[in-house]
Amino acid sequence: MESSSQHTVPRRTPTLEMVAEVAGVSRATVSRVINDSPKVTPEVIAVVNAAIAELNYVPNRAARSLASRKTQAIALIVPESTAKVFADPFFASVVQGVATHLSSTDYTLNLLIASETDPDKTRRYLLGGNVDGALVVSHHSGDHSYTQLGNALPIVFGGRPLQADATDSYYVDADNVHGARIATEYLIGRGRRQIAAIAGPQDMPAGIDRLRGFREALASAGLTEGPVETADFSPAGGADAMRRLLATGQPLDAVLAANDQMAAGAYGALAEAGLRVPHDVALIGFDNDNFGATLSPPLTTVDQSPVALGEEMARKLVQLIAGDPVPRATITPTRLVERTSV
Amino acid sequence: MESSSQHTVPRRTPTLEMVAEVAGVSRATVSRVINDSPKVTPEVIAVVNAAIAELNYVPNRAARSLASRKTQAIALIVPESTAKVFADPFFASVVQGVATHLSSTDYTLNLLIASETDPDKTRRYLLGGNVDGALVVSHHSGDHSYTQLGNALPIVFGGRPLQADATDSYYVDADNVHGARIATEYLIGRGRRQIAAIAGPQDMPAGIDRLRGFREALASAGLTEGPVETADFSPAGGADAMRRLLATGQPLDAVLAANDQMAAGAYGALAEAGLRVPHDVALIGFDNDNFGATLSPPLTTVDQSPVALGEEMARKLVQLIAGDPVPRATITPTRLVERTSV
DNA sequence: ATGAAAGCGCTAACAT
DNA sequence: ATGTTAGCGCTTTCAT
Repeated sequence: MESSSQHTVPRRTPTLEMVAEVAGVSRATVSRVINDSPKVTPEVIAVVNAAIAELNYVPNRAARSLASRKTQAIALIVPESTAKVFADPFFASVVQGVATHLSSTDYTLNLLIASETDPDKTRRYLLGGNVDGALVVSHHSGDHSYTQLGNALPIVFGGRPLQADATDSYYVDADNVHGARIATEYLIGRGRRQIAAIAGPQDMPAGIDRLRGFREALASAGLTEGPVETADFSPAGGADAMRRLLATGQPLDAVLAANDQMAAGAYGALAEAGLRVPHDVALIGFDNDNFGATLSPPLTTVDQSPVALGEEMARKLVQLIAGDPVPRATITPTRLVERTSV
Repeated sequence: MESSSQHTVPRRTPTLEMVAEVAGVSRATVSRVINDSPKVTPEVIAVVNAAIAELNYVPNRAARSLASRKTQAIALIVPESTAKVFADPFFASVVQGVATHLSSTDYTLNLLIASETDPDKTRRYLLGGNVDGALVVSHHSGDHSYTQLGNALPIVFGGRPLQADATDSYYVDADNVHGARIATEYLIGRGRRQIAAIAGPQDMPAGIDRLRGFREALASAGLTEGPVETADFSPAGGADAMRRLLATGQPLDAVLAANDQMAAGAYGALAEAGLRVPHDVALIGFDNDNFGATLSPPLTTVDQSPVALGEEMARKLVQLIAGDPVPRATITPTRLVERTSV
């Protein structure tokens, strides 16, 4: 391209050295100003900043990383299988929370789809000094297979670990037990007494914890629990589970679904059976997915604020990198969203 | 499984120099092997690779960038306002597409939420040599305010530009005109003759193009178009528009909504009016959002495959960076998803 | 085909 | 408080 050499300056991006020259100070001083070193005179700071502004100088990240051995970058790892359900608002929101928090810091966010066929690629990326820390989110699954890397660099997980042997990892999780508990209590408060549940997979923390909250609420109220069927968090699975619930023949005036997708499936199964929501059966979901409001009747559900979860994860990681003391676990609140399915 | 060594060495991450030593060659040669230089003997390549494997060597990105003046990173910019609707599956899918394609390359993805209060931050980031190129996505809006930066570094936009003066930017867009056209033709094919539309904002390319497709189909069929109301792509807006459509008093047996969210709103308004879908009024949406299948009846809609759009954007940018000739515009296909609302 | 050596732009001791 | 001086780990002419 470039037919060069006519005239004109190569117009290279300005370097720290050029700033030093314009400001009439040494490069070290410029560096100090850039990094907010406490020991620089206000006057000098002003002069340097003026030079920076004049030249429109922006520090070169690569050079900085190389010299300081810090990247100012963090990785957000999304396992491939969950990426397929990236359309899942949960994920998108977590990512949003992470990105939002990070934009208030000097960290850069590197989004990584972890290939499951070549897990080493991710591993090498993380160990290759590309980032100062990592965030791992895997929907509902509690997969902490990156735990071992926690010794090599700071890692914060989204969702509590499933295995007990992974308890030394840092994580942020929504208060699933509490959410299921208040949802169930709400049902009870509205006079429902024969409460069934469509539980999530019992090998995932979210599935386990939500069922637990359900049971705790019932126990506290002295109620015997209705039938429980587990499904896979999908609409189709929820519909099936609902049919099985009905097929048990046990009376039932309310159902707690472990997520909104399954609740959506339950609507269909209930309609098939000629049952009306909430008149015959009250229904309550979990996650506060966007579409819940478009169902009819609009779905009452539990909000777990994934954006907050993402922000919390990012905040925690930044602290960890800074070497600040940080608790292993952080639990974000869940709250009931009242609509009209109950 | 390497337990901590009895003797020596702080176990630093291996450098290229160490690889050179182990392989018994110069650093330059190792570098050549790493970068697939054509002029290295197969034997030497083998020896070097063995050393790399033995040491578990991973090149340092910062050093590489600094020396080569390439970052191997690309930025994905999401304007803040749209980030608020990040839960919008459209976005999440585009991001997924981008990330997926990039994971098959050596590029790293830097996700950036562009603060609208401080647009300079993003600008400086892009100009600061942090990335080799950028992707800009702004839902439905056609905002190409970063166009000017296109001269400083390669940029690919999601969605066609709204202003004619931005025609020199590179972009990928879904074939909205075609999508609306086939949806309308489908309605016609099913015997509908009084077809109305809930159009999107007429200051957004997606809104404009979809209405255009609708009109083209009607004109081709020699049908006069039913009433058209525009709304803001939201469910509430869609519901309102539907009410206005009904209030016109004009007969109408089908409605094309410019997106699924508005279609969802229309369901409610139709139900209020005692009209049944699809018996009285056929309804068709656009976007193929996840929740469409959970509506009852399930919504027939147009799929625009945002994942493909994201992949296409990434592919295009990578080519642009490589200096390959690339067409300004790339249009991704749209297709009808038949369900039962028609 | 391979090696030697000079940086890339910055930070971090160490001086002063 | 500011300047000097080495590198950080890699790529890239230029020799050979």
